Amino acid sequence: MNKDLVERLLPGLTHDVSYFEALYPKRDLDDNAIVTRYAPSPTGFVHLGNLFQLAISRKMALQTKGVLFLRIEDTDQERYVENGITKIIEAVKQFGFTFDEGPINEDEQIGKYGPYIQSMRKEIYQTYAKDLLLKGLAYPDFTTKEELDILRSEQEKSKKRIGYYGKWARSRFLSEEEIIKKLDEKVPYIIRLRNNGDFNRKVTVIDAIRGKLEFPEDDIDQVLIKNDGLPTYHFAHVIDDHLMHTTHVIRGDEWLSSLPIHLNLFKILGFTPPVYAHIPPLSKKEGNTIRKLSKRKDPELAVSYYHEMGIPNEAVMLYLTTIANSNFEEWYLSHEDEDIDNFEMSFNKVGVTGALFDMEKLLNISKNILSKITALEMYDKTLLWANNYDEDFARILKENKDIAVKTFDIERNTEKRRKDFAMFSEVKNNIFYMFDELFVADNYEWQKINDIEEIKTILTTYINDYYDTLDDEESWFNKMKDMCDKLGYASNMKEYKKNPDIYKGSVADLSTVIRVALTTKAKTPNLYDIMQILGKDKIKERFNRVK
RNA sequence: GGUCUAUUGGUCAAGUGGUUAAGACACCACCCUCUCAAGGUGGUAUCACGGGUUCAAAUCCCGUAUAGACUACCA
Repeated sequence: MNKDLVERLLPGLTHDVSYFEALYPKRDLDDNAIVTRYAPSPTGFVHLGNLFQLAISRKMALQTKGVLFLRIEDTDQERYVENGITKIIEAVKQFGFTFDEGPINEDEQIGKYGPYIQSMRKEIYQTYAKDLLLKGLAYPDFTTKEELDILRSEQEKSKKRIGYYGKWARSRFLSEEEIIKKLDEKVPYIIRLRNNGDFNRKVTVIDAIRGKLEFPEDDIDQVLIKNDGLPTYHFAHVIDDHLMHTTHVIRGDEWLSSLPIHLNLFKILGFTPPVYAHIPPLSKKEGNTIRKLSKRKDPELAVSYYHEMGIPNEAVMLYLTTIANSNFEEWYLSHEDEDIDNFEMSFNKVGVTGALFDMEKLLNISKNILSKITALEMYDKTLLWANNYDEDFARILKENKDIAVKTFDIERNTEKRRKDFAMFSEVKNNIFYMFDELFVADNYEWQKINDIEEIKTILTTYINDYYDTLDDEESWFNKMKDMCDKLGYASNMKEYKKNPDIYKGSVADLSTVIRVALTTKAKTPNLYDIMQILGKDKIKERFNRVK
């Protein structure tokens, strides 16, 4: 196409393609080093799927001494959210993700292959588009959206394949005079690719996750530059990942069907395409249908949900790694004390189907993680959570640190650790009775023995004749048994099971009375420990409150 | 409609032509036990369907069904 006309189409460009090629030289890395990217729109929203992708990307880059960079894809201005970039960086940081290059906040960026914000790269994209224009591989299109709608319905009616291609791509045939005329009339335009692909030919690609794939060649005259001068995703992706020397594009599999477009663009521009790895979406079962997790319907998709529920970030990461690599879980179980960075991740172990999000499993993982930390860490983390979501509980925790830590320590340092917390949000409900302020002498969960006179007899006898703060656990339990014998309960469980009828109940029933009197709950951690923490005065006081 | 991809227990899944079809979560039972949690032992349950190829098929091929993605001047 005529040079002056091209200048009119894309004015004000001072460099040519070779300038940018020289500006971004090949990276100085090992041959097998993986250079990959996280490329969100600046919506400020990070969801589980993003994290899933990020977990794989970060790991692969780390493992090969490669690079993970952040690139903001803001070519659609409607998606912009204020401070979106910072929000994304912060959200991702909570899960331990940082980037080697890219924006570090709204205004600053690090790295030699920038700018890493697409709207700041307008000139670059236009320069490449201009080059294509000059070579006759692109052309301006003045068609309006309404006209495109008409085109589409015509194609639908005559059962033709839908799209702007071949003879349907009318603007392809515009003469230079016609273009000049439109330009003089200030008709808005876009730049399209002049595609000579053949839909009947096949292209094959090797996807790192899915293996060999076959598609028809792309023959659509894709939009390269939109009316606002910014590129489409397709064009920006190809230019950016070429200039930033991305070796692996790891992205959601909704992009799979755009692969022929991208491959075609790489070919036309004379670039070497990267390796593609398309990861499956996270889905959810709703009734009998399975669907992709959606931002609108599923609160658990937003990473902020986990923060709010108090599910530790490590648990989320561990769960995601478990679904990312099918052999990870086995590895993890046999290398419990090892750093999970030592696990070798591979693309071909990433499932292709798309996992159903399994909250139960996540909570199980979380439970295990929380059982391994110390009581003090448990206290700190719970407090941190409460500071954000339950101020009242946070204050109580601070005022009763000693009790709280001791409570968290119950059966924690044994070889069979207690595993009863999966989320910080459930802590309060589980141990409220340890704090006077939260204890309410109401809703006693009496079990077998529920006669109030009998209950009072047991409590009085116990506190007057048996309880001694100085007892160790063994003598504490022996006394419990002694009391059983005195009051007509079975002190030996096996004995009791053989002849339940000759006793009023067993030592289990008797200790349940004490348990419920102290906590109102029928199910608690080790009763001896609870009593040691409460101390004699509180025990007495709570016994007295039983009515 | 077109293009592409997928389908192993309730869930995540191993599996690459010959296996009693691993393992984890969940569930059930029993054991341990002062309740619960944990732990131990055991258990229920899976190759979407129909044809082929082969001595032999979860595995290869072809159909069917179902699901998902894409089919924008969104990404």
